[in-house]
Amino acid sequence: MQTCWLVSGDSRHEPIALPDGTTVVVGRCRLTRIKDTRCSRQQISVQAMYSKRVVLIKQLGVNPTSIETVELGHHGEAELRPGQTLHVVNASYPMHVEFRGPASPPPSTLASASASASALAPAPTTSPSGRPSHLPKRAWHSPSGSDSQAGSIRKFLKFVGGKDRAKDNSPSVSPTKGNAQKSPTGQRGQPAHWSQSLRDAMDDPSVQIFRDDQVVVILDKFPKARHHWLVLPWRFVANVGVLRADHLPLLRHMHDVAERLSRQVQPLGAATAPPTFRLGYHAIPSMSRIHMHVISQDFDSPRLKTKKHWNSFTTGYFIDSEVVMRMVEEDGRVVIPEDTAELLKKPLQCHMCHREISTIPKLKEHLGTHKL
DNA sequence: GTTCTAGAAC
DNA sequence: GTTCTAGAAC
Repeated sequence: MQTCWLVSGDSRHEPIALPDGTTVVVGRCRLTRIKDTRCSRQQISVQAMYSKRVVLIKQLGVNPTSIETVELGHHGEAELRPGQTLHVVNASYPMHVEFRGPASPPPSTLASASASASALAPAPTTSPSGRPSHLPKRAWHSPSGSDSQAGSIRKFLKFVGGKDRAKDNSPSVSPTKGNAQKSPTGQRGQPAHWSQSLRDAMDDPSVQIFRDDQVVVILDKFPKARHHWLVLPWRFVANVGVLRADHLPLLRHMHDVAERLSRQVQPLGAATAPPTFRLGYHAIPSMSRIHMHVISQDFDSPRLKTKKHWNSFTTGYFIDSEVVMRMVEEDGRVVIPEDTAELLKKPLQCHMCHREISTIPKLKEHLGTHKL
């Protein structure tokens, strides 16, 4: 399948998906992570034309957008080609366009489902492979001016049986509309508590990387590693504590989907190994309804800030999916030890070499030495 | 879950 | 003085 991506020249943001013929509006928004007020929230519109392998850029904002050194002018348009540098505003925020892969139909329903994830997972700029590796955005809600982006990502999703289930979500809702109606208030018109927000996120197509009739996989809103996703079943299951034997088929399916998706992630560069992942559950989760974390073990993320974050993924607080399944299989349930909450307060320890490290910044520096 | 910030640690 | 953490508030 051919894909097109708007890639940051300074690694400011993750690649932005540009579906064929679809206008995507970006500027000072979460997609680009540009906070500079000289940049309009809707600075440029971007439209990829796959047949010509060019991207049409239109300057919507007042301050200058340029391709190479040529300014487009207010409401001016120009074509951006692979190899050229686009500066979003005032000769800053370089981006370029990457077309990847020839069009190829998915070989099976399973592969089709996986293809949807890979379509949303482009390689970073450093990858010469041109194959998927990074994910496009982390917002739970469409940023300003990016409705077309949400729609375009929906188009990228091909679902089992070839049906666009993003528009016809049999287990729950019509995604975009559903969000508008539910957020930010709950059923009784009261503000929804933060711990309930996963339910809304499940229906947000802009963060979905996979869905089928049993589960949906979404980008974690505050990723603690380069790749951090949540696998959520449509069927309501409160937490690991309520799991019983009849949940086993679902748990296995969640595990299988997570494994399949994580295997598709490509290495950062040609010389590096593909990322390793852990699949598992927080013993005492903050967020309502069961969710499996799928997290790459680089822990390279500005969102990883506290001892609690670290220990929740590197101590017994994080229970591997396989362990959960085995406990349910053998003991009929998952038993959480009484002192589990205390694990979050443990001294910081490198998950690779087990060295104790005094502060989070030093830990992050140390992680760099492991070349994860 | 995050953000904010007082005060501890350096 | 600055950095960093932990707990309150949301």
